[in-house]
Amino acid sequence: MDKREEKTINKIHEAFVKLINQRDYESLTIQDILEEAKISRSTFYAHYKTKDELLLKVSHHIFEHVFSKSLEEEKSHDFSKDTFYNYRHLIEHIYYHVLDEKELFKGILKSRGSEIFMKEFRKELLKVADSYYSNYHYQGEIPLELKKSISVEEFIVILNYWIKNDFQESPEEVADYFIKSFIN
Amino acid sequence: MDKREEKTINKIHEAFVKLINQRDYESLTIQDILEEAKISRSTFYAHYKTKDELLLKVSHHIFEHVFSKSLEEEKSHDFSKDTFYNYRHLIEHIYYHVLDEKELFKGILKSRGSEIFMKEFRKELLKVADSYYSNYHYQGEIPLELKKSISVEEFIVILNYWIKNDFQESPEEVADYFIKSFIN
DNA sequence: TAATAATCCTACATAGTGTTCGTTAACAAT
DNA sequence: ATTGTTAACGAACACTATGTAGGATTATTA
Repeated sequence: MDKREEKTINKIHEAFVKLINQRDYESLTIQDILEEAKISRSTFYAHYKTKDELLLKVSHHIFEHVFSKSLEEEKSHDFSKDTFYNYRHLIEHIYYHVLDEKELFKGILKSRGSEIFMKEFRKELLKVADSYYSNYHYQGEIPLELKKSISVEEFIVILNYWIKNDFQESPEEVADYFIKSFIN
Repeated sequence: MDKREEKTINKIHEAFVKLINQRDYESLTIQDILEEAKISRSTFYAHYKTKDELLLKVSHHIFEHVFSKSLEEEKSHDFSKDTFYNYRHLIEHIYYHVLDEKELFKGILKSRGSEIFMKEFRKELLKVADSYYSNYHYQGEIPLELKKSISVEEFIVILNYWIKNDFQESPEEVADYFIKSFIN
């Protein structure tokens, strides 16, 4: 990739991340991003069709860090034994990576108009839930699909609680909350 | 209230509800509402400062129907006995009222930019959770505040599942899902 | 019927979007 | 070092939506 291209994309991403911690995604204009990144209008449109496309790309970039690694690591483990133990650690792992990007998650989750981010986030979390249920034979009274969605939302509510508490708890503690609300 | 005023407010509400079932709240413009409701620009602004204010008022109007009645009814019951039984019925009651407004809930919950609605909806559901825990002595391992938020989100996930299934289940069945994921 | 007040219509300023195109400057490859 | 390529710039433009203002018109109330 051309050095100039790389530079502009970085500039745009950095400006975006900075601004999302100051105002809502919704109220953020492309105009604002241009000024913050100090690039020209046509340059932006050379890389992104819309503001949403930018958010989507930034989201994927974050999720690569938060999910890909953890899922790969856990795949090498023997999931058939100690299913629960491993799942707990996977969840903890993810919360741990979220902590690395805490400012961004804080900014986006509080923000209006972040449905694109949340939709992708849910997709990734659903993959995690899938990986659990592909090893654990589920026979609860609620449909499996619903059970999975519930666990995804539980992860998110706990994350919101964590953010609200300004990340006072450790990843272990919040993973504990998750597991307790998950089994109980 | 002046008859004319009442008429315009109805026209606006009706147009809004109709449009929200066709496109996302976010992409909906005031312009669109004016055309659909067949009113003039200045008339709209005589009643609402912004599109968000309109959504807020429409939301409150719906919640009056969905919540107020059910909460009042349940208040007259003796909550100290059969706490669980009563709670189950309260939840069922709410799902039942949601069914009355199914098209609107479907439209809004699927819609982008509906955070205002969801925020208010969560507030109302939290009141319901509060009413439960004010009678039931909670002593779980998760903080009570978090436990309440989890139950609110559970209600919403189940609602989304219900919508996705085009309301095939009965309110009894979905209330059952809620209770099962709530205690389990 | 007269006073009141809501609606309408037109116009306007403002702000953001998305596109175009000629110019300038940085880069990669030889 | 030179040259062809291509990204970034910047200015201009059409377009769409917001929000405001004022006077004319019409419906309501008393």
